[in-house]
Amino acid sequence: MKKKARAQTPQQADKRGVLIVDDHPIVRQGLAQLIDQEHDLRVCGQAEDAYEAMQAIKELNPDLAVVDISLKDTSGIELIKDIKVHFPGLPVLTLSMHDEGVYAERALRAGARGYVMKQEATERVVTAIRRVLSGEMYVSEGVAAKMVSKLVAGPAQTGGSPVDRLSDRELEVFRLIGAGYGTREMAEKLHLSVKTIETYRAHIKEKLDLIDANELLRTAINWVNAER
Amino acid sequence: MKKKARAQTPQQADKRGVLIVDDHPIVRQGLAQLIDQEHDLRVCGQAEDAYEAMQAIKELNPDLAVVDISLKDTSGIELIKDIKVHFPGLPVLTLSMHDEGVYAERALRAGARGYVMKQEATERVVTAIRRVLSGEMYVSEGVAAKMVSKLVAGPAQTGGSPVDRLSDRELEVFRLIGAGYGTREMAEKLHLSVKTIETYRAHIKEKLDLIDANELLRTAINWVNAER
DNA sequence: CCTCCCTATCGGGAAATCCCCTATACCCCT
DNA sequence: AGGGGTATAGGGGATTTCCCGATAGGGAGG
Repeated sequence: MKKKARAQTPQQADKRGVLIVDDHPIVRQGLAQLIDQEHDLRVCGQAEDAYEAMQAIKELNPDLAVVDISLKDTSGIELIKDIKVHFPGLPVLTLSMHDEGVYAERALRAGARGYVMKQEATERVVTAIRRVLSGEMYVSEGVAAKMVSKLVAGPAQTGGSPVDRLSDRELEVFRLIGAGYGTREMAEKLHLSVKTIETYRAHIKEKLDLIDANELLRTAINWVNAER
Repeated sequence: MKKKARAQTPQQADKRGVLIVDDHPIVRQGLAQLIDQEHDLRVCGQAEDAYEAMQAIKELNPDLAVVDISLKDTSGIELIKDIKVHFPGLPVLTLSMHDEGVYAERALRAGARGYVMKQEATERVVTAIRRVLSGEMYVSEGVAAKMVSKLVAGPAQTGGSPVDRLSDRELEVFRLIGAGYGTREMAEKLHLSVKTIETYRAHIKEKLDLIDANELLRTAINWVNAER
């Protein structure tokens, strides 16, 4: 039915071609106009899902892909990984409506060279595109700050899961937190002082670089849900 | 600093003026172009939050407002209610990225005369705008189907999810909890007292039959993850 | 119209938790 | 012998939770 993944404009060697991947037609439209009105850029194609995106890359050979994180089927992250495998030379700029650092981190780890949010001013987006095209990186300020502090905090980050750094006791508490236990409940269950549990919680937050009890709980829940 | 809520183009009596309310510049851009290229429509202003929106309505007197549900501060639902109170004659078309019926229902109950998703084709959006402008209603097909089936099933056993029993405000808070916001943060974001947020939390716990803050957070996280 | 219930909004105050610092007592390792 | 990580725990102030209202507006029902 759909005939989206195709060229927008005839070849123009003096402009860099951008492929837009987003499942919201309105966003595509906005981005397209934004890009096309620049003198050195042009939208060479659009795609609304991962499959179309891969097709479009193959056919249109863009200089850059702007990828929304939340697509319909395959998540944008998967698409980015795929692109990195099959077209390692193609730089990817991630577009997202989430301001949470989690997505930015994953996107960059997956191989994206930039991360901007839809909340940001349009000029920022164009700036980001240019940066990434010129081989640099671009990350939104707020997100960048979060990530930097994380990197500074944990220099010994080897690819392995940071949960591995927890001691046995700490891991046990971490699991219980994720399972919904409160501090006092854990103390009773483990026959420990509430204070001890609090210390464990503090250690866990430190090792996993979590800022408050809230994030600790969220992380624990996600961990438990993802098992292992 | 901001100078967003202002007229786009000089008065043109033969075109109907549309006000765009969305906190994503890119989306605004896309929508604006979409609307402006129609012969009988024009974008008379843009706003990125509820306050700007109300100002813009007052000053620009649009024929229609297109409102995104998820804004920065006050949710779109609140804005719609406000509009209905202060400008009862102004029709509102709701724009959303959620395909779940929960929001559609609430938006319409709040006074919106239409509901379209960002995933939809751009022509649909234009169609929706025209319909609403001409006094009719417009609801996306899928959403309409869900709502109809709900009506058919009868209000007796709408036990789909107890989340439906939450008030708009409560649901908003519930979402934020699931997104990782703390009480204090929510209070700031929504411009409410911490005490008010606490009350909402209490009501949510009551309605959803949750025992403590812990379980509330877990439930909210799961719900938000399942929503998307 | 009056009453009852729901919703939205806030406050007081006690109890529970969180958070930062400190402390002891093991181990293990060098 | 000393350093580092782990298990355990307390002190004390800062926040949050939780249970009590309380006010004001809007509908539903009588």
